[in-house]
Amino acid sequence: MPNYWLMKSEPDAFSIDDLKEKRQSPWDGVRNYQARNLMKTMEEGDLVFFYHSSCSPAGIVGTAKVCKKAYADYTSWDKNSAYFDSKSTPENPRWFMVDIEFIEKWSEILTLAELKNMPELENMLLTKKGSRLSVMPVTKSEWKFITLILKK
DNA sequence: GCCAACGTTGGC
DNA sequence: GCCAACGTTGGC
Repeated sequence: MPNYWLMKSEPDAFSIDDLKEKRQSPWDGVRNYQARNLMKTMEEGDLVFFYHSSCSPAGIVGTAKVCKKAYADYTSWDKNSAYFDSKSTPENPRWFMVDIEFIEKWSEILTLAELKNMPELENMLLTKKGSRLSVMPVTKSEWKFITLILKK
């Protein structure tokens, strides 16, 4: 049984269209311990809502799946990377990433405002005030509810 | 661009 | 280990 997740990306940096074109991509640049720890628990085949953040409107734009389990984020010791962290080395990596694979881009964005208006999702982490995690777990019932909306 | 909410850092 | 100061996220 897969687990379910939501991962945020700023579309200017990496969008669902970028993933669609590449088919697969490392999810690099996560520099938050909680998000990192969650990624370390991901398994191949886990399903992911792809979320566009810091844009208008923000919301879920499609789905992807985890195609490679967590491994060291090599951008963390690349001095030319925006994600460089002097405390991370190949011998002792501080940051990790998974690879994800494109599944589907929805015909319409499911906006954060819409999600917040659904009583069924009032307990979803994403819709909670002050929720800033860029990688978060989604429950099976939340996943089913959201994917069912799209089929209507 | 503002700012609330949260995370991280570092002095003590 | 506390907590003030600072930095970041991300919606609006």
